[in-house]
Amino acid sequence: MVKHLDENTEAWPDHVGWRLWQASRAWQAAFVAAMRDAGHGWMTEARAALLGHIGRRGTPQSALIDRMGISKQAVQQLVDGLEGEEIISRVPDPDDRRARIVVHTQKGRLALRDADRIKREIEQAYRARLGTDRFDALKSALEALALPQDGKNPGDRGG
Amino acid sequence: MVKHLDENTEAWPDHVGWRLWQASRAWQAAFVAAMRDAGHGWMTEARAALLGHIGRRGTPQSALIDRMGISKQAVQQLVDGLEGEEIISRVPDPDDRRARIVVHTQKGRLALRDADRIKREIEQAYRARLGTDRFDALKSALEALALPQDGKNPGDRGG
DNA sequence: CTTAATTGTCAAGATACTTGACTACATTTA
DNA sequence: TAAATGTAGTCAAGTATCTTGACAATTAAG
Repeated sequence: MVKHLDENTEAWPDHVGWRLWQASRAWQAAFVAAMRDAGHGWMTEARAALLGHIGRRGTPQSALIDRMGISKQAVQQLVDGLEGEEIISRVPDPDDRRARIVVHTQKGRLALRDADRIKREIEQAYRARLGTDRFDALKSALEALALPQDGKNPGDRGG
Repeated sequence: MVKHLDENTEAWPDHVGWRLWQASRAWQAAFVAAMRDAGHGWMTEARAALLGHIGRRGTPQSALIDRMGISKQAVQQLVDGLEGEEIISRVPDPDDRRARIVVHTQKGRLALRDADRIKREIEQAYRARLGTDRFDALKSALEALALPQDGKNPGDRGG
């Protein structure tokens, strides 16, 4: 099946970017599959990321844009989708008639509770797989990478 | 600008999946930008990943599918695009009239050389940012995660 | 009041995947 | 050799997640 392997072994990419991509995709697949099994078939990783940024009292859409580092239109599309699934809802901001505040619905809070549990389970599986030391080192390194460097937000341009 | 931050601080997602996604996106953006500056505006991370899997003597498309962990149709689309850019070309396999072997063109080899240099530069920047120990730990952890677990290839189904 | 900035929407498009249906060729088996 | 099964690749269509550009409504600053 893999008869050409010998002559191509040298070609395997082994840089951090590729590994990050692989790991990110694997995590995503595991999470979405577990959520689907828990009855939340509408969940995707992008949606999970957005949901995690919404506070208890709700969060203005503009704040989500600032935090997520993607364009406001991307945020809007995610919010549109989640609103359609009745996971969140948009309420007017009493202090600013332009703004809309994104809040969890009851269904959204239930989903979020399951999501948190599942994330913890996946993290524990990873910890078991890597060993505590290596897992903690992974987390530490990823957190350091997440710190703003030149920090350009792609959404800051258009308007 | 971020006036609701206080009440939402608790909501920041801080799990490994989200960090992986962030880091993967950042790496990708840095790589593609550097390649564009080097005159390879057609480059994307997905294309880079595929190119890295092609050996010196070429590699059958089916082997690329096995290695990349994505569907054969996704591989085909990437190959189609790269063939259109004249980065690679498909030649018939003399031993199997079904198969096609994907080989680099001259233009492809030049691009790959720049890509390798840029990847090394980005890795060194990361190493400088994280410190050697933490960077090596990151690499080690990601490699461990890349090892097949249940190893289901999503492309193995359809056909 | 005028100008500039912020907030959000609508429309369109690019990228990177997916599943499903199909053809052509190769391999195994009866 | 003929039938069944498996493998390599293609074509078509759809989904998820981003992008840029153009715009309207509102607020803030001069």
